Amino acid sequence: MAKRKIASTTLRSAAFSRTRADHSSELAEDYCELIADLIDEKGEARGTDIALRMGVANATVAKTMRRLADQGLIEQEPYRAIFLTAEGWRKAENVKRKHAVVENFLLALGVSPKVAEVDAEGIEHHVSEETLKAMARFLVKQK
Amino acid sequence: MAKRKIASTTLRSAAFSRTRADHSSELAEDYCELIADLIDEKGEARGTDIALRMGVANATVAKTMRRLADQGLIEQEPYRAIFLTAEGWRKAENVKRKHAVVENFLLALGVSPKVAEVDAEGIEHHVSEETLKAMARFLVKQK
DNA sequence: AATAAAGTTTAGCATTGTCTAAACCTTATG
DNA sequence: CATAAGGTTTAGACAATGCTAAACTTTATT
Repeated sequence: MAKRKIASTTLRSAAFSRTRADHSSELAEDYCELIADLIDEKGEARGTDIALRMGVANATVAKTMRRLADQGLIEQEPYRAIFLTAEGWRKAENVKRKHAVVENFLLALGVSPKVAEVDAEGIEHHVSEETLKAMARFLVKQK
Repeated sequence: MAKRKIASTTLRSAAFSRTRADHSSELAEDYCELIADLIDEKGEARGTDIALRMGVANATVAKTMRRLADQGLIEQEPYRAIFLTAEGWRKAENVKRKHAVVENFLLALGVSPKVAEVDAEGIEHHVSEETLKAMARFLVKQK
């Protein structure tokens, strides 16, 4: 009994820790995803466009870009557009893949398009590969 | 065309905003949930126990408790255990309900118990009522 | 009851993410 | 090509979340 208690407590605490750790990379993922979208659409990602779509002030974008550059996710020259490094692209692709699976899955489940998009945005950062696979499996079966 | 672009941008930005807004209440939800569990298990929630299960230092708990008290979610006397207000219980119940649905849903989907628990912890804060209903519907159908 | 152990709070610091306002570059216009 | 407009960066502030170390209170032990 004591053993089970410890195990479950540890697991619980691990889950919370993961939640916290997720937050640090969650924003980075969102930004990379968005920058990738902008580059696909317009060939480059300007600070203003990022700010507009993130719903955030320009200055916030500038500061965040500094951090992303430190983390090796983006490259930028002063007063120039922002580009992703290989690592940044990897992160962007990864989260877009997750996003797509989650969103399609929610749609298949009968959730309305608008809610599916918003919920997918929130959920995409918290889904393990295992859960993602289970969702993909469901999608294939339903087809 | 311009119109559709605006609409989708707005939706996107709304999704990101919600993600950000969620973070402020997410921790509060986790703490309320945990305090409720501790009260159920032991009759009261001590700071140390909260710190242990959250995987966080005592001082962090103290500071967070101050904020939760300011938000009217908990009640505490100095050097005494922590209790939930009606509002705190409401929040705890709400998130536990979500947690249960999400976890059971993941299990029904074929996700392993351990991963289902961890993922549910991450996802529970980002699921709309609509998605929750869709999950519940699925569970009932599967039964 | 005195002291040790355990738990709680406070103080002080770091980081992240946000803002506004001001300064600074770049680009476009006249 | 000078200047206005627009985009970018910097400075400075603030709130949230975390930490360690020190001070303080309560509880347990002898």
